[in-house]
Amino acid sequence: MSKADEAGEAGEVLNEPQVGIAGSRVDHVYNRVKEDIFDFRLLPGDRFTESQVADRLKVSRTPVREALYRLEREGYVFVHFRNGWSVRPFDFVMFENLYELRLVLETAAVRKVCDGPDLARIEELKQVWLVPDAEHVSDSLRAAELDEAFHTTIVDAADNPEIARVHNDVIERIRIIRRLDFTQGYRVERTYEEHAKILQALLRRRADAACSLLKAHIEESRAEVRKITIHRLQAARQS
Amino acid sequence: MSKADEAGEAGEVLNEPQVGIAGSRVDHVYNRVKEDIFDFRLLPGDRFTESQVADRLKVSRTPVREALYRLEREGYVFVHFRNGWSVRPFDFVMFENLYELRLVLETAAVRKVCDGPDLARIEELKQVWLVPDAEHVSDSLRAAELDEAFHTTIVDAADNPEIARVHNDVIERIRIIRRLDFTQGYRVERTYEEHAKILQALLRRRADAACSLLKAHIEESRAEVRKITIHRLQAARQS
DNA sequence: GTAGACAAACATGTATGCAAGAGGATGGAG
DNA sequence: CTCCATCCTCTTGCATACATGTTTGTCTAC
Repeated sequence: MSKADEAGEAGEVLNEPQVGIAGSRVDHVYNRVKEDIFDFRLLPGDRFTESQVADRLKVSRTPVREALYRLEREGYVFVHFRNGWSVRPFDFVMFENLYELRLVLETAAVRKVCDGPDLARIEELKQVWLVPDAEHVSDSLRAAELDEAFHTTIVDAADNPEIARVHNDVIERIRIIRRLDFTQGYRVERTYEEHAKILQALLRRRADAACSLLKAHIEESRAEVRKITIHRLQAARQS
Repeated sequence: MSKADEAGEAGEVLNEPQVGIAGSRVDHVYNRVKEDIFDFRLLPGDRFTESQVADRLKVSRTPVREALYRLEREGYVFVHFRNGWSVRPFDFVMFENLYELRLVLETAAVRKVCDGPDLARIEELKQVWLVPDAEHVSDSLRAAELDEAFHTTIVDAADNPEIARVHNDVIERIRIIRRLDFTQGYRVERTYEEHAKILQALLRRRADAACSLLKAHIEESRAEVRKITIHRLQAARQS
């Protein structure tokens, strides 16, 4: 997250704690490696060692190991017993399954929200999604954030932190391909339309309608993402 | 050769590897601490240090740290910055939420199985659950395992490893209170009846009926477990 | 040229040493 | 007695040293 501190002092011999305000070294390594995976600096299937990461990030192997085991638990890398690490290969079946899980969670949330008494947290979404086309966000990265926020807000409104946590993990894991969709900008306008329809169904407490729309929305997004991912991955392999 | 010779000749008892056949020390520590939590040798809210665990299990702090951070990610313990560790306090709201999440996942699995073409993996359940009362398992721990297997098998039959993994995590996290239910033996017979009914609905592909039965089954189990847990926890606190 | 033995390089797993910070104990001032 | 500053202990965070096992390249026998 903090790219500034890498350019700092270089040459202390012994321990250089100096951590100060920044987060722990483990967090730093975790974020950096994750970014490397998401930005395709580490390609699916690539092998690497703890020492390589430690040298590059100027820390010892100890925090590197903790960060890598965390990433392993989250499904981003594999550890090979006494034989290095590797980035988890792209597994489209896994992404299909994650999309299905996501749909299950969001559908459950929609039904719970429609049955529940409080639409207050849903009302806030109107300010973003029920507006004229002219006011749509043009920055595609910002649009991707808004898209995630839409789905996350619905799940949060269902008022179950455990479901929200799992949903967050799923969203995070498919972000590696979702971001490609939005950086291309293909589906930004469609997303606005579909979200608006879902929102209207939600506000009218039409659970069945909202679920059907949600399902179609996620299915289309998934199909689009898959196409783009294959294309992008080939490009990354060639360079 | 050089380093080994020097260390050996000096005769100090430095490292004592001796790991032999057993798994890694991290796994060992992980399992032991988790058992301590599940068996209430470590009570919710108890504080402890890495050194205490390391001394007791005769290992160094390094594998202890990795095991504890793993338990922390899984939600069993808290780490207090430079100030020790503690067992996560009992949070009944969290358990309610986990039961709800579990119901969402299992319901989705039931619907997918009913819609799908393959009931083969469900058929196997008949051998356990559609038998006369006389043949029911009397060992309560074994009964608890069978109960978990019933639910897990249904989710597995839905053929989505990501959903299965999350479901597994949820089952594991609520096992700490579920086991109390079965060791008391209160609900063993009821469980047989309810599972048999759910199974029959499943085999007839009556998704709605199966889901209602499943919901009632889980709700009853949850309510019973909650009562017993409070009671048991008070007993553990007094001793 | 090929197969097998063997050793060196290298990877992770584990133990240990050191530094910084959190929190309680202590002691003096009011 | 109470309050506050200070110190000291204890605990984690990180770096480093060492042990063990895997891979790989080479040398030799055939």
